[in-house]
Amino acid sequence: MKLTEAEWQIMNALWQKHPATARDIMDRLDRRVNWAYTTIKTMLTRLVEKKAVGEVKAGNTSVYEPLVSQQKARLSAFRSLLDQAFDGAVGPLVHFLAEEEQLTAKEKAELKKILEREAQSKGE
Amino acid sequence: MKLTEAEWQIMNALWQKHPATARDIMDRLDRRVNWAYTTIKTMLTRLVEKKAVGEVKAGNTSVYEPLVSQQKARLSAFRSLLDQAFDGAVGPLVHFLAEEEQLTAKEKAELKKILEREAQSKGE
DNA sequence: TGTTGCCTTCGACATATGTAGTAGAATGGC
DNA sequence: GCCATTCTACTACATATGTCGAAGGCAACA
Repeated sequence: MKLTEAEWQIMNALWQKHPATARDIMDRLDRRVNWAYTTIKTMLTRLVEKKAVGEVKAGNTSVYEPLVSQQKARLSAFRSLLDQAFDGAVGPLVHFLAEEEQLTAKEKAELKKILEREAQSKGE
Repeated sequence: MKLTEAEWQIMNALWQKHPATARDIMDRLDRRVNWAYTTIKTMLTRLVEKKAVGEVKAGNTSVYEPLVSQQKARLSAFRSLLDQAFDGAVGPLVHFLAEEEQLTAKEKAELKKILEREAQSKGE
């Protein structure tokens, strides 16, 4: 379930709240995105073909629903990144994260906090 | 500096050892990749156009050199993933990692350790 | 019932991406 | 010098992606 950049935009809006019409999605799209209504319809059609989104008619209007969970899509994208850019392993990614100056101190702190909380709640 | 999937393959081989000729790269490409020599040349030409790779002639043969570091390319890919699939923040990604159990307890521990070391050495 | 306004379906088109074949130049033997 | 090998530079082409515009259907309203 590989999504393209444009498709992610649509899916993000759809996951936010659904079912949704093309118009709903248009309104909820990221500010930076400014597509014509038909562009959104085209993306939706392609997503339906891909089985990433379900479509049902309500009167003359299509109502859409994600068929792929955000979690699943994220996993797939994450795996791709790992395979492509980090030798397919989490290790290199972890190193990268830790060493990368681009991660702000705040992000690092957040990372640590979450890891600690996780460790506790799962008794690891 | 956005690389396509095929370009990542080439860059990965080039980062491994460089400078390198197209032939060198061909030999070092991932087993799964099985491109014709000219396909590799095409990718290299495009990477040179993009300024991701430098090209110098040695006799009648081109020798290539990465102009973009692996670190930089990784950062760019990582940021793209974050923006596209994780609301642009590290938090959601970490949550995802923790919940998807993509990180083993060992990896989590390693990540924490690294973050702590970083924090100390930099007085953050 | 003609006018609006929103929806839908189709078709279109430029650019990006993946993958390679061909033809001609340069090189290293023999 | 001539041949086989190896490069390079071009060209090509299918499919994927990003972005619509046009034309026609239906519903509400003046």
